[in-house]
Amino acid sequence: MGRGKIEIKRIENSSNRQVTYSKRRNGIMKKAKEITVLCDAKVSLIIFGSSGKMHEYCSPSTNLGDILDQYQKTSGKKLWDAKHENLSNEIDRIKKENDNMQIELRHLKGEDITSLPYKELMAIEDALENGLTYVRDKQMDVLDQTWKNTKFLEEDYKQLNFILNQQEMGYENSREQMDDGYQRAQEYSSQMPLSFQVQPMQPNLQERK
Amino acid sequence: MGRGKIEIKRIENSSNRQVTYSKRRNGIMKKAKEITVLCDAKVSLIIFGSSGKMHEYCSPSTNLGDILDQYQKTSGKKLWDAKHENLSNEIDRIKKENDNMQIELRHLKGEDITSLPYKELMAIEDALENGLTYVRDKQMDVLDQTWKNTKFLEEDYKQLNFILNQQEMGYENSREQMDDGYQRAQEYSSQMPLSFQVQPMQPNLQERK
DNA sequence: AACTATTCATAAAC
DNA sequence: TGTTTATGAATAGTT
Repeated sequence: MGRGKIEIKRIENSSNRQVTYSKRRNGIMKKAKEITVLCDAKVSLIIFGSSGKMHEYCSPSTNLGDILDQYQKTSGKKLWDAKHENLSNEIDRIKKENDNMQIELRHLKGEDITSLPYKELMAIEDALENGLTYVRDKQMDVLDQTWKNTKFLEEDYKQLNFILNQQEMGYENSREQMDDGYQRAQEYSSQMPLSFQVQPMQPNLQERK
Repeated sequence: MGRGKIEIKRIENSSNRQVTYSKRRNGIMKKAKEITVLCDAKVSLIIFGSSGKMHEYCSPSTNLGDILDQYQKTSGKKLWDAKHENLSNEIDRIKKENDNMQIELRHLKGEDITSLPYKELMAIEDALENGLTYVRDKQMDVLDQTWKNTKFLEEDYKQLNFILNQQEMGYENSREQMDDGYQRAQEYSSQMPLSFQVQPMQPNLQERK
Protein backbone atom coordinates (compact mmCIF):
# COMPACT_ATOMS: atom_id res chain seq x y z
CA MET A 1 0.00 0.00 0.00
CA GLY A 2 2.23 2.68 -1.27
CA ARG A 3 3.97 3.70 -4.43
CA GLY A 4 4.77 0.07 -5.01
CA LYS A 5 4.20 -3.32 -3.58
CA ILE A 6 6.86 -4.56 -1.15
CA GLU A 7 7.85 -8.02 -0.14
CA ILE A 8 7.42 -8.83 3.52
CA LYS A 9 11.04 -9.42 4.42
CA ARG A 10 13.58 -7.49 6.42
CA ILE A 11 14.28 -4.06 4.91
CA GLU A 12 18.03 -4.03 4.47
CA ASN A 13 18.47 -0.27 4.06
CA SER A 14 18.74 0.92 7.62
CA SER A 15 17.20 4.35 7.25
CA ASN A 16 14.36 3.02 5.14
CA ARG A 17 13.77 0.44 7.83
CA GLN A 18 13.67 3.13 10.47
CA VAL A 19 11.19 5.23 8.49
CA THR A 20 8.94 2.29 7.75
CA TYR A 21 9.10 1.24 11.36
CA SER A 22 7.99 4.62 12.56
CA LYS A 23 5.12 4.82 10.10
CA ARG A 24 3.85 1.29 10.62
CA ARG A 25 4.17 1.58 14.35
CA ASN A 26 1.85 4.58 14.28
CA GLY A 27 -0.45 2.63 12.04
CA ILE A 28 -0.69 -0.33 14.40
CA MET A 29 -1.15 1.91 17.40
CA LYS A 30 -4.01 3.64 15.65
CA LYS A 31 -5.60 0.31 14.73
CA ALA A 32 -5.23 -0.88 18.29
CA LYS A 33 -6.97 2.21 19.63
CA GLU A 34 -9.71 1.85 17.05
CA ILE A 35 -10.48 -1.77 17.80
CA THR A 36 -10.73 -1.05 21.51
CA VAL A 37 -13.24 1.68 20.86
CA LEU A 38 -15.21 0.05 18.07
CA CYS A 39 -15.47 -3.41 19.60
CA ASP A 40 -14.67 -2.63 23.21
CA ALA A 41 -11.77 -5.04 23.25
CA LYS A 42 -8.96 -4.99 25.75
CA VAL A 43 -5.62 -4.61 24.05
CA SER A 44 -2.01 -4.58 25.15
CA LEU A 45 0.59 -3.74 22.54
CA ILE A 46 4.29 -3.46 23.27
CA ILE A 47 6.80 -2.78 20.54
CA PHE A 48 10.57 -2.57 20.73
CA GLY A 49 12.30 -1.14 17.70
CA SER A 50 15.69 -2.49 16.71
CA SER A 51 17.18 0.56 18.44
CA GLY A 52 15.73 -0.75 21.70
CA LYS A 53 13.29 2.12 22.12
CA MET A 54 9.92 1.03 23.41
CA HIS A 55 6.39 2.02 22.47
CA GLU A 56 3.33 0.83 24.26
CA TYR A 57 -0.40 0.90 23.98
CA CYS A 58 -2.86 -0.36 26.52
CA SER A 59 -6.60 0.07 26.29
CA PRO A 60 -7.78 2.79 28.64
CA SER A 61 -10.26 0.63 30.52
CA THR A 62 -7.52 -1.54 32.02
CA ASN A 63 -3.82 -1.68 32.70
CA LEU A 64 -1.06 -4.02 31.65
CA GLY A 65 -1.04 -5.84 34.97
CA ASP A 66 -4.70 -6.77 34.71
CA ILE A 67 -4.32 -7.86 31.12
CA LEU A 68 -1.39 -10.07 32.05
CA ASP A 69 -3.34 -11.56 34.94
CA GLN A 70 -6.13 -12.39 32.54
CA TYR A 71 -3.56 -13.69 30.07
CA GLN A 72 -2.25 -16.15 32.62
CA LYS A 73 -5.73 -17.26 33.64
CA THR A 74 -6.89 -17.70 30.08
CA SER A 75 -3.80 -19.27 28.55
CA GLY A 76 -2.67 -21.20 31.58
CA LYS A 77 0.88 -20.08 30.87
CA LYS A 78 2.78 -18.85 33.87
CA LEU A 79 4.46 -15.55 33.41
CA TRP A 80 5.97 -14.76 36.77
CA ASP A 81 5.94 -18.04 38.61
CA ALA A 82 8.69 -19.26 36.36
CA LYS A 83 10.39 -15.94 36.80
CA HIS A 84 10.02 -16.27 40.52
CA GLU A 85 11.68 -19.62 40.50
CA ASN A 86 14.53 -18.37 38.40
CA LEU A 87 15.15 -15.56 40.82
CA SER A 88 15.12 -17.93 43.75
CA ASN A 89 17.61 -20.20 42.06
CA GLU A 90 19.78 -17.24 41.23
CA ILE A 91 19.72 -16.18 44.85
CA ASP A 92 20.67 -19.65 46.02
CA ARG A 93 23.51 -19.79 43.54
CA ILE A 94 24.89 -16.42 44.56
CA LYS A 95 24.48 -17.16 48.23
CA LYS A 96 26.48 -20.32 47.87
CA GLU A 97 29.17 -18.40 46.03
CA ASN A 98 29.01 -15.87 48.79
CA ASP A 99 29.42 -18.44 51.53
CA ASN A 100 32.41 -19.98 49.84
CA MET A 101 34.10 -16.64 49.52
CA GLN A 102 33.28 -15.81 53.10
CA ILE A 103 34.85 -19.04 54.27
CA GLU A 104 37.93 -18.42 52.14
CA LEU A 105 38.21 -14.91 53.51
CA ARG A 106 37.87 -16.07 57.11
CA HIS A 107 40.49 -18.72 56.55
CA LEU A 108 42.89 -16.19 55.12
CA LYS A 109 42.29 -14.06 58.18
CA GLY A 110 43.05 -17.05 60.38
CA GLU A 111 39.46 -17.48 61.55
CA ASP A 112 37.54 -20.77 61.71
CA ILE A 113 40.62 -22.83 60.96
CA THR A 114 40.46 -25.05 64.03
CA SER A 115 38.85 -27.95 62.23
CA LEU A 116 40.96 -27.79 59.09
CA PRO A 117 43.31 -30.63 58.18
CA TYR A 118 46.97 -29.84 58.14
CA LYS A 119 47.17 -29.99 54.37
CA GLU A 120 44.71 -27.14 54.02
CA LEU A 121 46.48 -25.12 56.65
CA MET A 122 49.59 -25.43 54.49
CA ALA A 123 47.68 -24.27 51.42
CA ILE A 124 46.37 -21.23 53.28
CA GLU A 125 49.83 -20.45 54.54
CA ASP A 126 51.16 -20.59 50.99
CA ALA A 127 48.42 -18.29 49.76
CA LEU A 128 49.15 -15.80 52.53
CA GLU A 129 52.87 -15.86 51.87
CA ASN A 130 52.24 -15.37 48.18
CA GLY A 131 49.97 -12.41 48.86
CA LEU A 132 52.51 -10.92 51.22
CA THR A 133 55.19 -11.15 48.55
CA TYR A 134 53.04 -9.36 46.00
CA VAL A 135 51.91 -6.68 48.43
CA ARG A 136 55.40 -5.98 49.70
CA ASP A 137 56.71 -5.78 46.15
CA LYS A 138 54.06 -3.25 45.39
CA GLN A 139 54.86 -1.30 48.53
CA MET A 140 58.47 -1.14 47.46
CA ASP A 141 57.42 0.14 44.05
CA VAL A 142 55.35 2.83 45.64
CA LEU A 143 58.06 3.92 48.05
CA ASP A 144 60.59 3.96 45.26
CA GLN A 145 58.31 6.10 43.14
CA THR A 146 57.61 8.47 46.02
CA TRP A 147 61.32 8.91 46.56
CA LYS A 148 61.92 9.66 42.88
CA ASN A 149 59.14 12.18 42.83
CA THR A 150 60.50 13.90 45.91
CA LYS A 151 63.85 14.17 44.24
CA PHE A 152 62.34 15.71 41.15
CA LEU A 153 60.37 18.09 43.29
CA GLU A 154 63.49 19.22 45.07
CA GLU A 155 65.26 19.79 41.80
CA ASP A 156 62.38 21.81 40.47
CA TYR A 157 62.29 23.82 43.63
CA LYS A 158 65.97 24.64 43.37
CA GLN A 159 65.57 25.61 39.75
CA LEU A 160 62.66 27.87 40.58
CA ASN A 161 64.60 29.52 43.37
CA PHE A 162 67.45 30.13 40.98
CA ILE A 163 65.13 31.77 38.49
CA LEU A 164 63.58 33.97 41.14
CA ASN A 165 67.02 35.08 42.24
CA GLN A 166 67.97 35.87 38.68
CA GLN A 167 64.80 37.87 38.37
CA GLU A 168 65.44 39.90 41.51
CA MET A 169 68.99 40.59 40.47
CA GLY A 170 67.80 41.70 37.07
CA TYR A 171 65.26 43.96 38.73
CA GLU A 172 67.86 45.55 40.98
CA ASN A 173 70.51 45.87 38.28
CA SER A 174 68.48 47.92 35.87
CA ARG A 175 64.88 48.87 35.23
CA GLU A 176 65.48 48.68 31.51
CA GLN A 177 66.06 44.91 31.69
CA MET A 178 62.87 44.27 33.64
CA ASP A 179 60.83 43.19 30.64
CA ASP A 180 63.54 40.80 29.65
CA GLY A 181 63.58 39.38 33.17
CA TYR A 182 59.88 38.73 33.16
CA GLN A 183 60.21 37.15 29.80
CA ARG A 184 62.75 34.64 31.06
CA ALA A 185 60.79 33.92 34.20
CA GLN A 186 57.74 33.10 32.15
CA GLU A 187 59.69 30.85 29.87
CA TYR A 188 60.83 28.83 32.83
CA SER A 189 57.63 28.79 34.82
CA SER A 190 55.68 27.49 31.85
CA GLN A 191 57.70 24.34 32.20
CA MET A 192 57.03 23.95 35.90
CA PRO A 193 53.47 22.68 36.26
CA LEU A 194 54.49 19.22 35.15
CA SER A 195 56.46 18.68 38.31
CA PHE A 196 53.92 20.23 40.63
CA GLN A 197 51.20 17.99 39.39
CA VAL A 198 52.86 15.17 41.26
CA GLN A 199 50.70 13.88 44.08
CA PRO A 200 52.95 12.49 46.80
CA MET A 201 50.24 10.38 48.42
CA GLN A 202 49.49 8.38 45.28
CA PRO A 203 52.67 8.60 43.29
CA ASN A 204 51.88 5.50 41.31
CA LEU A 205 49.04 7.29 39.53
CA GLN A 206 51.40 9.93 38.20
CA GLU A 207 54.53 8.19 37.13
CA ARG A 208 57.41 10.12 35.80
CA LYS A 209 60.29 8.35 34.23
CA MET B 1 -11.87 1.87 4.38
CA GLY B 2 -14.94 0.18 3.35
CA ARG B 3 -18.20 0.99 1.69
CA GLY B 4 -18.52 4.03 3.84
CA LYS B 5 -16.65 5.95 6.43
CA ILE B 6 -17.39 5.00 10.02
CA GLU B 7 -17.05 6.97 13.17
CA ILE B 8 -14.60 5.57 15.67
CA LYS B 9 -17.02 4.82 18.49
CA ARG B 10 -18.44 1.68 19.97
CA ILE B 11 -20.45 -0.34 17.42
CA GLU B 12 -23.79 -0.79 19.07
CA ASN B 13 -25.05 -3.64 16.90
CA SER B 14 -23.64 -6.68 18.59
CA SER B 15 -23.17 -8.92 15.58
CA ASN B 16 -21.68 -6.11 13.53
CA ARG B 17 -19.34 -5.47 16.38
CA GLN B 18 -18.35 -9.12 16.48
CA VAL B 19 -17.69 -9.22 12.75
CA THR B 20 -15.70 -6.02 12.77
CA TYR B 21 -13.73 -7.27 15.74
CA SER B 22 -12.82 -10.45 13.94
CA LYS B 23 -11.80 -8.67 10.75
CA ARG B 24 -9.80 -5.96 12.44
CA ARG B 25 -8.15 -8.37 14.84
CA ASN B 26 -6.80 -10.31 11.90
CA GLY B 27 -5.70 -7.03 10.36
CA ILE B 28 -3.73 -5.99 13.42
CA MET B 29 -2.17 -9.40 13.82
CA LYS B 30 -1.02 -9.29 10.23
CA LYS B 31 0.39 -5.81 10.71
CA ALA B 32 2.20 -6.93 13.83
CA LYS B 33 3.79 -9.84 12.02
CA GLU B 34 4.75 -7.59 9.14
CA ILE B 35 6.47 -4.99 11.28
CA THR B 36 8.48 -7.62 13.07
CA VAL B 37 9.73 -8.98 9.77
CA LEU B 38 10.19 -5.72 7.90
CA CYS B 39 11.85 -3.77 10.71
CA ASP B 40 12.96 -6.57 12.99
CA ALA B 41 11.02 -5.19 15.89
CA LYS B 42 9.99 -7.13 18.94
CA VAL B 43 6.24 -7.09 19.38
CA SER B 44 3.83 -8.39 21.96
CA LEU B 45 0.14 -8.07 21.21
CA ILE B 46 -2.60 -9.36 23.45
CA ILE B 47 -6.27 -8.82 22.64
CA PHE B 48 -9.33 -9.76 24.61
CA GLY B 49 -12.61 -9.48 22.77
CA SER B 50 -15.74 -8.48 24.64
CA SER B 51 -16.63 -12.17 24.81
CA GLY B 52 -13.48 -12.72 26.89
CA LYS B 53 -11.72 -14.80 24.28
CA MET B 54 -8.04 -14.07 23.97
CA HIS B 55 -5.79 -13.72 20.98
CA GLU B 56 -2.07 -13.23 21.18
CA TYR B 57 0.88 -12.46 19.00
CA CYS B 58 4.50 -12.42 20.02
CA SER B 59 7.42 -11.95 17.66
CA PRO B 60 9.17 -15.24 17.05
CA SER B 61 12.62 -14.08 18.13
CA THR B 62 11.54 -13.69 21.75
CA ASN B 63 8.84 -14.62 24.22
CA LEU B 64 6.40 -12.67 26.30
CA GLY B 65 8.48 -13.03 29.46
CA ASP B 66 11.53 -11.44 27.88
CA ILE B 67 9.52 -8.63 26.39
CA LEU B 68 7.92 -7.90 29.73
CA ASP B 69 11.33 -7.91 31.40
CA GLN B 70 12.52 -5.40 28.89
CA TYR B 71 9.32 -3.44 29.35
CA GLN B 72 9.99 -3.14 33.06
CA LYS B 73 13.57 -2.15 32.55
CA THR B 74 12.72 0.45 29.93
CA SER B 75 9.61 1.94 31.46
CA GLY B 76 10.60 1.58 35.09
CA LYS B 77 7.10 0.37 35.84
CA LYS B 78 6.93 -2.81 37.85
CA LEU B 79 4.56 -5.53 36.80
CA TRP B 80 5.27 -8.17 39.37
CA ASP B 81 4.42 -7.80 43.00
CA ALA B 82 6.43 -6.63 45.91
CA LYS B 83 7.55 -10.20 46.41
CA HIS B 84 9.38 -10.10 43.17
CA GLU B 85 10.93 -6.82 43.87
CA ASN B 86 12.13 -8.07 47.21
CA LEU B 87 13.86 -10.93 45.47
CA SER B 88 15.44 -8.58 42.97
CA ASN B 89 16.64 -6.31 45.73
CA GLU B 90 18.01 -9.28 47.60
CA ILE B 91 19.93 -10.30 44.51
CA ASP B 92 21.33 -6.83 44.06
CA ARG B 93 22.34 -6.70 47.71
CA ILE B 94 24.05 -10.07 47.64
CA LYS B 95 25.76 -9.31 44.38
CA LYS B 96 27.21 -6.15 45.85
CA GLU B 97 28.37 -8.05 48.92
CA ASN B 98 29.83 -10.61 46.56
CA ASP B 99 31.75 -8.01 44.61
CA ASN B 100 33.20 -6.50 47.76
CA MET B 101 34.36 -9.85 49.00
CA GLN B 102 35.81 -10.67 45.63
CA ILE B 103 37.80 -7.46 45.70
CA GLU B 104 39.00 -8.14 49.23
CA LEU B 105 39.99 -11.66 48.28
CA ARG B 106 41.90 -10.48 45.23
CA HIS B 107 43.70 -7.89 47.30
CA LEU B 108 44.69 -10.49 49.87
CA LYS B 109 46.06 -12.59 47.05
CA GLY B 110 48.02 -9.61 45.78
CA GLU B 111 45.89 -9.09 42.70
CA ASP B 112 44.54 -5.77 41.42
CA ILE B 113 46.58 -3.80 43.92
CA THR B 114 48.41 -1.58 41.45
CA SER B 115 46.14 1.41 41.92
CA LEU B 116 45.86 1.17 45.69
CA PRO B 117 47.24 3.95 47.89
CA TYR B 118 50.09 3.04 50.17
CA LYS B 119 47.94 3.18 53.28
CA GLU B 120 45.72 0.40 51.99
CA LEU B 121 48.71 -1.68 50.99
CA MET B 122 49.84 -1.43 54.59
CA ALA B 123 46.44 -2.52 55.84
CA ILE B 124 46.49 -5.53 53.52
CA GLU B 125 49.98 -6.41 54.65
CA ASP B 126 48.85 -6.28 58.27
CA ALA B 127 45.90 -8.51 57.53
CA LEU B 128 48.12 -11.03 55.78
CA GLU B 129 50.65 -11.04 58.59
CA ASN B 130 47.89 -11.51 61.11
CA GLY B 131 46.47 -14.39 59.16
CA LEU B 132 49.88 -15.99 58.84
CA THR B 133 50.38 -15.77 62.59
CA TYR B 134 47.08 -17.48 63.30
CA VAL B 135 47.59 -20.15 60.66
CA ARG B 136 51.10 -20.96 61.81
CA ASP B 137 49.98 -21.12 65.43
CA LYS B 138 47.31 -23.58 64.38
CA GLN B 139 49.83 -25.61 62.42
CA MET B 140 51.99 -25.84 65.50
CA ASP B 141 49.02 -26.97 67.55
CA VAL B 142 48.25 -29.65 65.03
CA LEU B 143 51.82 -30.89 64.87
CA ASP B 144 52.04 -30.90 68.63
CA GLN B 145 48.84 -32.84 68.91
CA THR B 146 49.96 -35.33 66.29
CA TRP B 147 53.15 -35.90 68.21
CA LYS B 148 51.25 -36.43 71.45
CA ASN B 149 48.87 -38.85 69.82
CA THR B 150 51.72 -40.80 68.35
CA LYS B 151 53.27 -41.06 71.79
CA PHE B 152 50.02 -42.30 73.30
CA LEU B 153 49.63 -44.76 70.52
CA GLU B 154 53.09 -46.16 71.17
CA GLU B 155 52.35 -46.47 74.87
CA ASP B 156 49.10 -48.24 74.17
CA TYR B 157 50.83 -50.54 71.79
CA LYS B 158 53.42 -51.45 74.38
CA GLN B 159 50.76 -51.99 77.00
CA LEU B 160 48.78 -54.21 74.66
CA ASN B 161 51.86 -56.22 73.85
CA PHE B 162 52.49 -56.66 77.53
CA ILE B 163 48.98 -57.94 78.11
CA LEU B 164 49.23 -60.39 75.23
CA ASN B 165 52.47 -61.71 76.64
CA GLN B 166 50.91 -62.09 80.05
CA GLN B 167 48.07 -63.95 78.43
CA GLU B 168 50.34 -66.36 76.58
CA MET B 169 52.38 -67.01 79.67
CA GLY B 170 49.22 -67.61 81.72
CA TYR B 171 48.04 -70.08 79.06
CA GLU B 172 51.32 -71.97 79.14
CA ASN B 173 51.63 -71.87 82.95
CA SER B 174 48.34 -73.48 83.75
CA ARG B 175 45.00 -74.27 82.14
CA GLU B 176 43.24 -73.49 85.41
CA GLN B 177 44.24 -69.84 85.27
CA MET B 178 43.00 -69.40 81.73
CA ASP B 179 39.66 -67.92 82.72
CA ASP B 180 41.39 -65.44 84.97
CA GLY B 181 43.76 -64.50 82.17
CA TYR B 182 40.92 -63.76 79.77
CA GLN B 183 39.32 -61.68 82.44
CA ARG B 184 42.36 -59.49 82.77
CA ALA B 185 42.79 -59.18 79.01
CA GLN B 186 39.22 -58.01 78.67
CA GLU B 187 39.63 -55.49 81.43
CA TYR B 188 42.52 -53.95 79.58
CA SER B 189 41.17 -54.16 76.08
CA SER B 190 37.95 -52.42 77.09
CA GLN B 191 40.10 -49.39 77.76
CA MET B 192 41.95 -49.63 74.50
CA PRO B 193 39.55 -48.43 71.83
CA LEU B 194 39.93 -44.86 73.05
CA SER B 195 43.48 -44.77 71.83
CA PHE B 196 42.84 -46.54 68.56
CA GLN B 197 40.11 -44.13 67.61
CA VAL B 198 42.82 -41.56 67.04
CA GLN B 199 43.09 -40.62 63.41
CA PRO B 200 46.66 -39.62 62.72
CA MET B 201 45.82 -37.49 59.64
CA GLN B 202 43.30 -35.31 61.45
CA PRO B 203 44.42 -35.44 65.07
CA ASN B 204 42.75 -32.15 65.87
CA LEU B 205 39.32 -33.72 65.44
CA GLN B 206 39.96 -36.16 68.27
CA GLU B 207 41.85 -34.33 70.91
CA ARG B 208 43.14 -36.19 73.91
CA LYS B 209 44.45 -34.27 76.85
C1' DA C 1 -18.02 -16.44 4.19
C1' DA C 2 -17.35 -14.07 -0.27
C1' DC C 3 -17.65 -9.72 -2.81
C1' DT C 4 -16.68 -4.95 -3.87
C1' DA C 5 -16.89 -0.08 -3.44
C1' DT C 6 -14.53 2.80 -0.60
C1' DT C 7 -11.57 4.53 2.68
C1' DC C 8 -7.07 4.04 4.66
C1' DA C 9 -2.21 3.12 5.20
C1' DT C 10 1.93 3.75 3.47
C1' DA C 11 6.31 3.42 -0.01
C1' DA C 12 8.65 6.46 -2.44
C1' DA C 13 10.06 11.01 -3.31
C1' DC C 14 10.92 15.46 -1.73
C1' DT D 1 11.57 14.27 10.97
C1' DG D 2 7.28 16.12 8.07
C1' DT D 3 4.52 16.52 3.82
C1' DT D 4 2.88 14.88 -0.49
C1' DT D 5 1.10 11.56 -3.63
C1' DA D 6 0.32 7.39 -6.17
C1' DT D 7 -0.79 2.93 -5.12
C1' DG D 8 -1.77 -1.34 -2.75
C1' DA D 9 -4.33 -3.02 1.47
C1' DA D 10 -7.92 -3.17 4.68
C1' DT D 11 -12.43 -3.30 5.50
C1' DA D 12 -17.82 -1.66 5.94
C1' DG D 13 -21.62 -2.82 4.02
C1' DT D 14 -23.86 -5.84 0.93
C1' DT D 15 -24.95 -10.48 -1.01
